[in-house]
Amino acid sequence: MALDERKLEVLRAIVEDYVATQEPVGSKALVERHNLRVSPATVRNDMAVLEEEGYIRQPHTSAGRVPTDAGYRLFVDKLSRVKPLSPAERRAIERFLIGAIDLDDVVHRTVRLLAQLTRQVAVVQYPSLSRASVRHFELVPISTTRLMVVMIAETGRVEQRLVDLPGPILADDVTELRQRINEKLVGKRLVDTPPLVLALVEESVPSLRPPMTALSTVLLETLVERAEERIALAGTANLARGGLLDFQGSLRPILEALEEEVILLKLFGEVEPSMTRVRIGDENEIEDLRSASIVATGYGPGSIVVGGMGVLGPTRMDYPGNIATVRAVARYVGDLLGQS
Amino acid sequence: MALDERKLEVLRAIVEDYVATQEPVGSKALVERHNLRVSPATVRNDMAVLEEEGYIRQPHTSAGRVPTDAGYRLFVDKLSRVKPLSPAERRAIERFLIGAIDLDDVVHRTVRLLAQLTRQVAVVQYPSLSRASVRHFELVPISTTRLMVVMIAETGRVEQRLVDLPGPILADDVTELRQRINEKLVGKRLVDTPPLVLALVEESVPSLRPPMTALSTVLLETLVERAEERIALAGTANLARGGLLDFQGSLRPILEALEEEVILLKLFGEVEPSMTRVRIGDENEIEDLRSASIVATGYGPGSIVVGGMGVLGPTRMDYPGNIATVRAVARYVGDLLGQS
DNA sequence: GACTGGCACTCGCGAAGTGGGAGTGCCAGT
DNA sequence: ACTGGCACTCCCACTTCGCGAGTGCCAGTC
Repeated sequence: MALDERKLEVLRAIVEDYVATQEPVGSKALVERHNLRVSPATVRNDMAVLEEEGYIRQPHTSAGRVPTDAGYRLFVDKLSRVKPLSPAERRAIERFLIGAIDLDDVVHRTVRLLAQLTRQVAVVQYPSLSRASVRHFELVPISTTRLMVVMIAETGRVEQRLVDLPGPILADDVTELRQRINEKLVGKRLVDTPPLVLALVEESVPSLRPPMTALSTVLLETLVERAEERIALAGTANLARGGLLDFQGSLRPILEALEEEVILLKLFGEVEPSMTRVRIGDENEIEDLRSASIVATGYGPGSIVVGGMGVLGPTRMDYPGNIATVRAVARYVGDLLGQS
Repeated sequence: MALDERKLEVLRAIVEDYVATQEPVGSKALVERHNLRVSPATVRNDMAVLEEEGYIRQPHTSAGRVPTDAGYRLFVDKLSRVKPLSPAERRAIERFLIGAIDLDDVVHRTVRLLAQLTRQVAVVQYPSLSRASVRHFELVPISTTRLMVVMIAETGRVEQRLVDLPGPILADDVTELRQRINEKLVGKRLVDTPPLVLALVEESVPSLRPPMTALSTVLLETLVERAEERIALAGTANLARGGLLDFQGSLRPILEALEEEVILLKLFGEVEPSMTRVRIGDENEIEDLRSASIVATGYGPGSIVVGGMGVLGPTRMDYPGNIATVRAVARYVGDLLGQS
């Protein structure tokens, strides 16, 4: 059975009311609050169809209707216009992010901003190392047999590792190594560097080969393979807002999932360019998050994606609002990264 | 009225039972479970006294007794022996921390370990910059008018900042600056460096004075004054264990407090050397944490304290166990920092 | 055929009522 | 100083019950 225009309108009204009031919505209340030009009885018939199709359900036999995950999905896909941000929100974004002093600060401010604007849990992935390109490598002698290698990414992120050398090394040789590495790697995306690093070892003069080998091992292992992705989190207190009605009683599984960086990276890190992805309840692969929804998007300078960010909340969340906010913040942060 | 030996024994029994069962404990159950050699009636009299003195209270007229914050305090101060760790726990600590690859990793593992062992929320402060001493400064030319200054602390922590120079600078001059800075500052505690930094500017030859001034500004501002302290958190899901009986119904205020780094630093950062501090419920200055207790201690190589760590949980927590665990982990991590 | 008004029905929810039982305070006795 | 006994308190879990929101269905209307 096809859903005609009015039935969709009814679904939209149900979602909006339910999100606003958090209470099952009945036919009478619907016609009153939205000016559907029909009677409650008609709406009831429509609701019966919507229920049959699986978009809404009754918590109890004689209660109003509540959207199902499928209902939210239809709502998000077809029925909602992305809300434009209010000027106040735009100003908030600017005010909040202006004056950030370094990358850490940007990420921190961003995640708090998102949590505050959406009143949900916010997650921001640090600009991914593997997708970023290299601005500079620095080698710092710590002792005669120990170097610290510092990598500075275009996004401003800095990583460092200690390298134990097989033997003592001269200052001039360090300079030489530094120069060669930078020549070869600067401007490249980290994900593309492994063959180049190997080439560096191959091309080394014999005297520099042992230290270069040690260096390459560390570079490959820690910067590329185990390109440690970092995550910032804020707004967990928002989970405890809905009086435990959301999340079927216990926050525990949600909090547990939020502590697993691997899970967060999966949810917020796997983003395609300029796409905002919405995962609703059951669509989620993670068992513990079946009662939650996620709005995630990528961000980065221009059309490059260097990381993901988004929010997590109950399935009954304000999707249009949150989508708009997440997108706006992502765009703003992307621009910010582009400038520096 | 003085509390004789047996009354204290009764209090101890009440605390232990209540912590274990989370239910008000009555006179009959007490004599059964602990072999007090007296009758329930006698215990009742003792309990009446303990109640009068404010160490225990009745949730309802005809229920058992529950310790008050004052009761826990007395228990912690006088009645509990620090539990020795089980061999399994000792092994867990070692297994968990061995193989940490850098400071970030150590802190991460530590905080998760603490959360797991105590089943509470764990907090670990990164080794404080201001209390740590400098191992090395590195200056990295990014462009002709831009330097990146990297500071490596003895504890392994690395901080970096960008510095815009007033004019172009030669490579040799950078080397010169690097050498002078390291000569003057290496080995000093960061908190002691401000006068030395100023002296560096004074002693500079005229040609190096402008860049050195720019550098000193950044050093003073960002590394010393705004010595950004970092915090790692884990185990928030443990808050949701006690079925909402702890924390009088809402996790929200607790979660909110945990998101404020300032608060956490106050709670876990202000630690005296080799002291374990216990804050119980009301003793807490933070309004939102009046229903929580905190066990915090300092850690660092030898007797130096470079940061704090600890756990936060409901007032009815296993104090002896948690104190022992926090201390053991702190000592272990301190030793670890001493080695590197 | 689409919509409407009317009506009987369902059933969750909160209020009110109830009995059992754990725990107490007190007192007289040893 | 401690104990056994006893009357008392009052929380809690359980049941009952009436209300009312909301429904499904049907006959009637445009």
